[in-house]
Amino acid sequence: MTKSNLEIKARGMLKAAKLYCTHGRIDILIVLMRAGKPLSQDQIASFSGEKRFDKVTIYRTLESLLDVGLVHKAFMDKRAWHFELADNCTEHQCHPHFTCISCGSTHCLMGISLPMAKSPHKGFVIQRQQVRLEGLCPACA
Amino acid sequence: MTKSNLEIKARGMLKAAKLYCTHGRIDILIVLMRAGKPLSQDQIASFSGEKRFDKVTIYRTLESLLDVGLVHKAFMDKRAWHFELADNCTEHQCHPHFTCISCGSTHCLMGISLPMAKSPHKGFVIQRQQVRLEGLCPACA
DNA sequence: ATAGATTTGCAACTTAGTTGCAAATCTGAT
DNA sequence: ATCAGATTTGCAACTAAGTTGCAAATCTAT
Repeated sequence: MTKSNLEIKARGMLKAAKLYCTHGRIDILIVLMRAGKPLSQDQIASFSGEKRFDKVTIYRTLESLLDVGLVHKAFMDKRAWHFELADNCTEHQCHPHFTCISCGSTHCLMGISLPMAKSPHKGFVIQRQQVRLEGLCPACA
Repeated sequence: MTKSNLEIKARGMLKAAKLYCTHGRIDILIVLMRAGKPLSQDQIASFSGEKRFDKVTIYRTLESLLDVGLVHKAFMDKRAWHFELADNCTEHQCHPHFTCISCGSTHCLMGISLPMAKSPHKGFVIQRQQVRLEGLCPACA
């Protein structure tokens, strides 16, 4: 998809969410759409176009996107949260994330979904389930 | 179990793992056995007995226990790793951890185990699977 | 174009976890 | 019991992710 198509899409998402269409939000949404996988603040900053945003701005932008459900916190790696677009997620479960123990890369495994856990303990109400996998990626296996 | 019984058990675990039986390691193993759930460095420090250990010592002690497989990194909460004894774990999967979105408490759900994911993507070798659950605990439901 | 609401950038801060090194502790052999 | 050599501990200083307050810049609807 071309840059302007992505921008139109980003503007649409923001409009629908009733958020101001600021350069920061549009830019970050485009970076996340392009990446197709979770990114840290640091990675988002380095993938951003001409204009670089302050890290505070990036964190606050991500927070506003989280608030309206456009973005998820996918997982933490090396003490840094990684964020991704919230499409491809059901209400109760996102796709599993796979991290290679050899090269450290992380991938989204879109095709999988495990059955939801059923609590055998009275009183626990399970609302969301998150699965992380570890092993060897195709390049390292 | 009495303190001295736990100490004997801790010493046995360390002997078997060929680690020096230092006060720090014994103390931390006892704290983790007593807790029966994952604890952060901070929590371990506050549960330790008379002698308080430096946080560096606690981190290094945990690392040595991780190396020999006596302890697992269970999950991260509020940017802090939580560690737990590695019993009750199979080679490929630990029990799921449940965090209450209302009160923030975390529990180990021992009775559950999900089937291991099967990768539909050629080349990914899945070695370990980790499940986190979110919802309401009995006290908050 | 403009007013009022929202967002941005900066500087300073918080806190989990790490590193280097000298002093303290542990082990097995004597 | 003690001693030497190997390992662990504590301290101080550091790294880096994420946060906070506030004034300046940007956005939206009119």
